Amino acid sequence: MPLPQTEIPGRLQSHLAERGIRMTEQRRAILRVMETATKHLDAAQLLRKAQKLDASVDRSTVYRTLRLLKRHGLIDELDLMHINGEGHYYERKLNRDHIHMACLRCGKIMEFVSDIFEKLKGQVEKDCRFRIVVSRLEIGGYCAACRGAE
Amino acid sequence: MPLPQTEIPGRLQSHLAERGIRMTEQRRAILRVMETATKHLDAAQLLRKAQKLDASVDRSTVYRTLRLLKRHGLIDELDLMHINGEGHYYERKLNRDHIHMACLRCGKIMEFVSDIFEKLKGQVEKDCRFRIVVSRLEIGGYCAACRGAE
DNA sequence: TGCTAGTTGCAACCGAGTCGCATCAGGCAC
DNA sequence: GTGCCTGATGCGACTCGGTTGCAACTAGCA
Repeated sequence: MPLPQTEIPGRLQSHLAERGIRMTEQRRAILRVMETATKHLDAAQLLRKAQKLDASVDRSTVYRTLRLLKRHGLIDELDLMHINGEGHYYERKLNRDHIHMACLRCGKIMEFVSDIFEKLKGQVEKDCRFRIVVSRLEIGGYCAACRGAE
Repeated sequence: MPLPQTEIPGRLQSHLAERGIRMTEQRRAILRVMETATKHLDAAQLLRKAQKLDASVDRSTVYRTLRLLKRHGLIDELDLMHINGEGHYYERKLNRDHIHMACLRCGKIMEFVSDIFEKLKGQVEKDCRFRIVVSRLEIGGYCAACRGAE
């Protein structure tokens, strides 16, 4: 279950440009970090990495940019079963929703794409007459490696 | 999709008693509120309601009791898509997991039980060799009543 | 080149949740 | 019923993720 399959770099930027949203040096740095991330980042990690690209980036700009991206449905917000504190993690929204599994012992995060998940969402939309905008399935438990040990 | 089907009152209490956990006046008040709740409560609401039964209940006792119940797997922690702020909501864990749907327009929370959800969890356990302890599926979108209006 | 609306940094703030500590009380032994 | 000990409580101070008001700045269009 690899993390985000590599996407065209600058994809988030062009999404925002299409929507007529002003591009700034700071946003560029933050988006670049999101686009090249190989694991789920929280706001603090995102800030640190963005500051390496543009030292002027401020904490509040990171939060404001995350809110912007959320509003435009370009990122998903996760809490990964609160395996480390109360904060949130972010990832680019990709074409297909996936399940996040967090190992309660080693802390590893795994992802899983499933047709059954798609079917389940279809059932909710149909049976409940509910139009789904975002969905989040997070599972906590023990990964294959930790099952024996635990 | 009604909320928790009424359970034997005092069920949480007896669960804790079985595990040899000391019962106090304050815990009794908090458990009673949880058991009779007809909607999802956050810590602040839980505190207010518990204080009506026992005015001495303190904020930190509520949080400590919630942590206790979580540790014993007697309650689930939800964030209901952060429809109102960053806090968490709690509900008694029942026999079957259910999906939470939050309407982004009217704020209504709906619940849904599905065999497909059970099948999906089975698939995760089998295909990923992952032992599930807790799972949480939350969906944000528009309910039947708001779909037209939105 | 100038203008303006949108964006930023900063510092103060907010609210959920935690913690250390002195005090209190549940519930077991007798 | 009484005493005791350990675990639970209230309180206040604290942490930390996230937000906000405001003055200064700047993207990008005319």
